[in-house]
Amino acid sequence: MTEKNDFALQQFLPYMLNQAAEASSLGFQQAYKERYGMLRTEWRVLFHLGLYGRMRAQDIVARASIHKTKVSRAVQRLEDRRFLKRERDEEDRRREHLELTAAGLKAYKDLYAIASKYEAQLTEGLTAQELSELRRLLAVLEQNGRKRLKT
Amino acid sequence: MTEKNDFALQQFLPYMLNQAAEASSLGFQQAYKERYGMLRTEWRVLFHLGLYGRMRAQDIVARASIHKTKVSRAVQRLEDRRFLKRERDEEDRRREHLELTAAGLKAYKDLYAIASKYEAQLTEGLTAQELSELRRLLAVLEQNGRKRLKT
DNA sequence: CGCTAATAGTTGAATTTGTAACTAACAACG
DNA sequence: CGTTGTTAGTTACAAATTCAACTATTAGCG
Repeated sequence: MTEKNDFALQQFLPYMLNQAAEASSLGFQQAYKERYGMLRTEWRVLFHLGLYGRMRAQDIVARASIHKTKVSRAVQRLEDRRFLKRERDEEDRRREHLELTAAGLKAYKDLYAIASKYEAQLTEGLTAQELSELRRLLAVLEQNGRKRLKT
Repeated sequence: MTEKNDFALQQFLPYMLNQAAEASSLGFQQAYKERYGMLRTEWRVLFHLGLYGRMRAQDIVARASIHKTKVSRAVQRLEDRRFLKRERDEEDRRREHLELTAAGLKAYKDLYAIASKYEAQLTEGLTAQELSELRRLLAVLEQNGRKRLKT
């Protein structure tokens, strides 16, 4: 059955990336899930607001390439838990500005510290050079992936 | 709002990995989705059987770290489409052996060729050294992620 | 203005996934 | 053998995601 073995599943990058992404998210997922009952999109929105401050849903959509319905629902849930507040833009009433509340900022800082520590454990054994090389290569792949390749 | 900027979201590895994984899967996903109406777990199961031949669901679970309910459902769907057949193990009647049908093998070969070509496009601009380094680093991260780190 | 198109964000329904409980078959050990 | 535990795989139900359609508002342009 095994034919040309220049290609193995374990070497196929979309596969490897997914495995690595899934495995490396497990630990952090546990933190935001157990401590705050958050979903993946929710911590991401929280972090966007925590790191970059007040912005609109659309900004998050663009920056993170998350679909707008996911962002919409994440924002809703974060608002329900009083982690963020919305403010309608009076210049253009379609828009709304998002901002963390004190509670949201607190949660963000807590998770930030955890993420920081978690990242360190995750990369244990790798040198600074390896890490920056890794980040560079990942960015290239993401880039290449997004410019819609023909299959 | 932006505080210590030693940590940026775009540099957080679980985040980066996820972004890269998602982006780099887009093109291939389009292929298996449009051509065969498959889901992610389904092409994976198909590839496992195509590359390594007859095996049990449990083998796929172990090899790919996919949850058994996902495998169970993927196998069911692949069987419905006549891409694989099951055979009960008469030594131990709890087990069943999975094998691709001719149609399944054909689909596998087709997707294999696409994956191969797609991978090449995805990695355009990277040297062989960079690629093998990338693969090595991804494997390390996956390893580190799976040994349940404390958060 | 008044019509058509575009943008921001939401919602509902269908699909997919996750969790836990389940069935069936075998193993181990008294 | 018979009770208890384990393993393979499935299923039911809840939760999350996707996709398309929707509302509301603004923009463009005759």
